[in-house]
Amino acid sequence: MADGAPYTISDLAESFDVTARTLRFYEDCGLLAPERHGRTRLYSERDRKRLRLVLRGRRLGFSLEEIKEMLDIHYARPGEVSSPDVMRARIAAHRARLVQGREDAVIALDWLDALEGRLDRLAPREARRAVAGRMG
Amino acid sequence: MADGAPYTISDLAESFDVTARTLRFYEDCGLLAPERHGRTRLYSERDRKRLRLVLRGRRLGFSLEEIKEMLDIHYARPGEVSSPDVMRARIAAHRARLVQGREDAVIALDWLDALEGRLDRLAPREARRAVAGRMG
DNA sequence: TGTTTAGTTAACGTAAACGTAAATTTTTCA
DNA sequence: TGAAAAATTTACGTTTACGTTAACTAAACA
Repeated sequence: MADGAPYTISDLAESFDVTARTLRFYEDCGLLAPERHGRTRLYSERDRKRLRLVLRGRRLGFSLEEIKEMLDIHYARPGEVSSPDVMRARIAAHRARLVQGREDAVIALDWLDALEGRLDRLAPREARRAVAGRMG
Repeated sequence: MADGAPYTISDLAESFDVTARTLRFYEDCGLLAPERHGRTRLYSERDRKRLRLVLRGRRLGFSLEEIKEMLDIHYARPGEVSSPDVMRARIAAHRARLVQGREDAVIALDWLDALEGRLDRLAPREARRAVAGRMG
């Protein structure tokens, strides 16, 4: 009881727009660890949350290994906190990368704005809304 | 005249913390196109700027091909603006990705903060400043 | 009860982004 | 000018993150 609907591999794959292969691969990497009914994988809400974190990390440009590292810290039990100083250093590195990424993104967005503006001047947009009227 | 100091490949490699191989590879990809003095590559300020953009794109998680696409738009001459609608669509896609990345980064930073806080509670930091005194 | 329809493991394939080694100029500088 | 240092091309190797069969099993359904 109180399980909250387990997902099949294709359920999860579809809802996150990844392939089943990807989910199995993430399992090989230690990123996911779904239960099994016989051989068949059954994904819980917890697995969904982990997957969400994994995909976010991926979008942020972290490697799967880095993502695993972060998840390992995130899900570490009190007794399992080995070498916290190393972990703190890694967290600091991750943070630095994220901050750098945000700065880069701001600049890149401005750049894209300028780019689009230039495009508009060089090749003005069609007035799509005005097709029906005039000129007829 | 008015050239402004050309850089050798190792100059540029060192100042951007990449290898010479990387610069040659970027050239193969069409991302850079330095002049040649005989066979030797000579990088200008313009090349420096392009490289800066390339590396920023890389940090943002764009593929070299996507980066090339953006640079091609950026450096397109008026006459060369082919299919501006396609370009606008690509720019929109790039922008969407950057915006998504920023949102993810904000969440991830909060997450890292929480993670570090938890680490601090589970394994308090050493009081580094107090080494010299006491206990002696 | 046969046959689609998922799901599984195992294994090889691949694209991107370089690394690395070899063999060959080119440049520099004592 | 001649040897060491730096640059070049060519080409094969490597890692990451999956894609793609293949061969098999379990489940569901007409």
